[in-house]
Order: sequence, then structure tokens, then C-alpha cells
Amino acid sequence: MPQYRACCRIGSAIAISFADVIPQARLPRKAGRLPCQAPGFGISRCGSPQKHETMMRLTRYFLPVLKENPAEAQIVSHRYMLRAGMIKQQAAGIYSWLPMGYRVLRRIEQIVHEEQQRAGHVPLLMPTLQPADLWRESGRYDDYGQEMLRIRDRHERDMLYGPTNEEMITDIFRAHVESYKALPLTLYHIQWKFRDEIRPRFGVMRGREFLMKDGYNFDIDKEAALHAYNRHMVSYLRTYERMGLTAIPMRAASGPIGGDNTHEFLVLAATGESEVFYDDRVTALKLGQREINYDDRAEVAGVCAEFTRLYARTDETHDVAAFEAVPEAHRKAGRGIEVGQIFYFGTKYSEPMGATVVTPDGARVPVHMGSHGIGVSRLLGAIIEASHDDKGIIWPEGVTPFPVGIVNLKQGDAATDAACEGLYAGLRARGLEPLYDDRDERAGAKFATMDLIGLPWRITVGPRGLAAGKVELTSRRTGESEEMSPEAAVARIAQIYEGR
RNA sequence: CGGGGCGUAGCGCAGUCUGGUAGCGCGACGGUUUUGGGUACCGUAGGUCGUGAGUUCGAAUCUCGCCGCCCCGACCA
Repeated sequence: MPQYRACCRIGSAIAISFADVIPQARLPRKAGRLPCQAPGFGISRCGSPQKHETMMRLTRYFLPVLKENPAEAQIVSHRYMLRAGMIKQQAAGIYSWLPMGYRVLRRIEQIVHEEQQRAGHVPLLMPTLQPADLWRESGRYDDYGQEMLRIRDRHERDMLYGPTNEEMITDIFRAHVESYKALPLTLYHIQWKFRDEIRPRFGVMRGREFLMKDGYNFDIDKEAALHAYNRHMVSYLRTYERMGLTAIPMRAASGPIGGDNTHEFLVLAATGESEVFYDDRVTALKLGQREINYDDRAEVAGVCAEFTRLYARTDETHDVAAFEAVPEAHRKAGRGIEVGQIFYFGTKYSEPMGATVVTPDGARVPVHMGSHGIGVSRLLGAIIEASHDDKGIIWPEGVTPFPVGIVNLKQGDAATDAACEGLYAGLRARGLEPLYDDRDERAGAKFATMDLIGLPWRITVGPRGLAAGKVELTSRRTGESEEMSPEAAVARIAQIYEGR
């Protein structure tokens, strides 16, 4: 993908080597209709070794960890993101993404791109600032209220920082699509949005500026549009699963976007903002490795039926009578974090904005649309809420900023230094990029840092084990350790990440 | 936007009531020590006390205004 290479000059060592933590995607082509290419963002996804590669060593990295809890953070994900040096607040609900947070953000973004393109959806990029006139066409300029950040440029033109993109994508569509032959079409982008929340809180979970994937389908009729809706549901299930999350689709209320068909995806967590009621057997449903043909309407609808058959609703649509029908042993109430939502809204935007196509028999009809969002930046918080302990974050392998950490217990000792560098090189040769803690710190301090930042695996290298030719491989999640040769450790890590 | 709270060193806080020119812990830096779970000791650096005005011989401290942030509520991916 040479076209993405050019972007790499933004980054020095960090941006370039970040590329390689993301293994080449292995996407089955049968379902997708386009080659799967994710936009670059300065990330080369090519597998070939880079020149001038820099080892990710902690003494040369930027990881401002905090030993104590910042006073402003109330919930665990916010506390850990601050303590693990992932984010820094710049204003209420607005954050800088420090290197560690940025890596995870990009990793999540990457998974979203891959799964969208696997489903046949086409990436593009729309601006953050939009002209108000587009929103006057749909009538939402007045409807949206104070949540929309309105800006005036030097020529006194009304602009806004987009909270969503239905109007703009409809404008793009109507400018370029005239025929039913161009359908079905789903365009999506991952872009920063702004909603001027009255009270931002919980760190990136409820920021004012947030990164969101939003996709829009254009179809000839309602049936085709509902297939797009189902396709999104399945692709979202797969997306969340790859991130190590159990996100349950729940029937939702439509809100300001409009439409009858809508589901929200919720991750169960005590700190969630939504009250949820569900049959707990939904949490056992998994997509797993099954192959899905996204063009097969019946197959996709079948998967949706499987995942929505059991009762699962938010308080907005809660139906007490239906809930009572769930066997008592499986009846659960709790809280959830909303990490995505899909809508079918028909011709709500295409009609007033004149987004029409000509049918085979020469008629001109408005297209049927839906929109589909994933809260990308919010997912960082949701994942941490769902995966942590009292020592810190526990990253699922799918989204971890580094696959493994190497801890050198005796920095400066020729044998341990050499063993660590050997491990590093061995892992790099397998396409994995470890984080090497080469600081001159006590073992306890190094372990505490590793636990806090939550890499799923740790290789500990000390003189004691090395005397017997062994290093120690430890799982962050279980805490279990196993002694083995460095070569075996490399092989084990490579095996764990194979296919990711 | 209504209600409450807080702004003092990078982080967590004391000092404010009762005005006298700023302190503790962690962190950082330099040593000694230690070396498989945030070691111990010695030393060093670091502060427009959010901001503006006022009262006073003198303001972190009292008065008024402004700004920012946090919490509860209503609102939201």
C-alpha cells in the first residue's frame, strides 16, 4: 500500500513503529466487494521491516504515569486513563491523547475500519465544520438546540462543529448519485464530533469532543435498507467481540435522529448511564469464528434474530409484561454503557433534501437511509470499565497498546540486558512490537507500572531465572506465571496473537 | 441551566475561621543504599497561593467581580 507510506513522514520513530503492532488484516474476501484498505493516518500497515526502526523502550517513550489518583476522576476508567498516562484534559470534556492512549484509540479505530470494510462499507472523510445551510434544509438547525456548537466565520457565515453527519452525507450523495444502479451504498467515516454537553463527565465516556464512526446507507427501498440495518448489526457485534467486549443489542428509542427501527449496543457495567433489563442468556451469545456472507439477506437476518430474540431493553423501551415472561432465574436488571446505535429512518433526510435516484422504470424516488454509529473514543472507557482490577487496566489482546511488556529486573547487567534485547528482536521478527521497560527501577516499581498500563502479557527477565536459562511469562488477567526459555516465550506470545 | 463544592509545587493535600509574607506526602533531580512487587537514608530544585479590583502598615487568609474545574439534577454516543 505505497499510497499510505507517504503519510508516514508525519511521524518519526513512534508513528512508524506503531504501524507494526497492527498485524496485516486477514479478511475473507467473499463477502466484501472492495479491497480492504483502511485509511492510513500515518500508519503504514505494510509488513516489511522499517529502516531506522526504534525500539520501544520506556526510557525513550512518553508515559507520564501517576501514582496517586487525580481528584477530578470519579470512575475507574477515567482514573486509570489519567494514571496510565493515556489522556490529559484540556477543557471540560476535551482531551489530548497521549501516546499510550493514542495507540489504543488507533487500534480501536483500525478494528472498526476492518469490520466495516469486511461488511462492504466504503470509507471517506467529511469535515468537522459544516455550513449551517445544510442543516436548515433538514430543519435540524433549529431543532438541535444548545448541544450544537455554532460558530460564525469572518464573513459572518453560520457554521457549526458537526455533532453528526446525516445532512452532509445526503448532500454528497445527491450531488453524485442519480441511478438505482449505484445502490446499495454505505458510506462511513471516523471523525471527531462535538456535542456541547451541559455537563461532560467520566472522562472520555462523556466528552464534548469525541471520536465516532458514523455510517450511512442508501438503498432503493425499505427491504434493502433493512438489510443494511441488519448488516450493521452483525458487523457491530463482530467489532465489539474483537475488542473483547460483550455488547448487547437492545431495542432503543430513536431520539433526535428519528426513525422506527433502532437498536443500541450496551456493554454491561455498574457505572453505565443507562438502566437495562435483560435475559442473561444474551451475554452467552457469541459470533465466534463463523463466516458470514454479508450479501446474503437471509443469513444476516438470521444472525440478527439470534441476537435479538431474548429480552434486552433499556429503560426507555422497557416492557414490564414482556420482561416478566423471562424465567426468573435469567431475569436481570443492571446498568450499561452505550457504545453504538443503529437506525433505519427511511426518507427522513432524502425527501426534504432531494436525494433521489431513477428506478429501472424511469421513476424518481427518494432513497431509504439509515445511520449507524460507534463511539470510538468512548470505547476506551467502556473497555476499561469492563476489564480492570485494583492494580490497573487489563487490556484485551485485540486492543492492547502493546502485545507484551518486557521487564528487565537488572538494568545494566550484561546478561539480562542481552536477554531482553534478544526477546525484543525475536518478537519483532514475528511482527509484534513489545514495550521494553529498560528503566533503572526496582522490580516493584516496574511491575506496578506494567500492571497499571495493563498489557496482557509480561515477560520478566532477571538474573535468577536467567541462570537457569529461563524467563517468566505472566498473564495480566490471571496473574499466573510460567518459566520457560526466551525462545519458548516468544513462540507462545506469537501464537497468542496469531490472526489478530 | 438550577443546587452544592473546589482552585495553594508535576500529583494528592494542610494552611483560610482568628491577616504577619507558604508547608507536608508522593513525584522529579543528585548521592549512598538496595535489588524478583512502588526499598531506606541524606541532600537539591520547584509555587504569579486561578484572576482582577478593593480593605489594610501588611492579604493564600477579609470584601466584591470574573474565569476555570468537580459533584447532584435535567440532557446525551
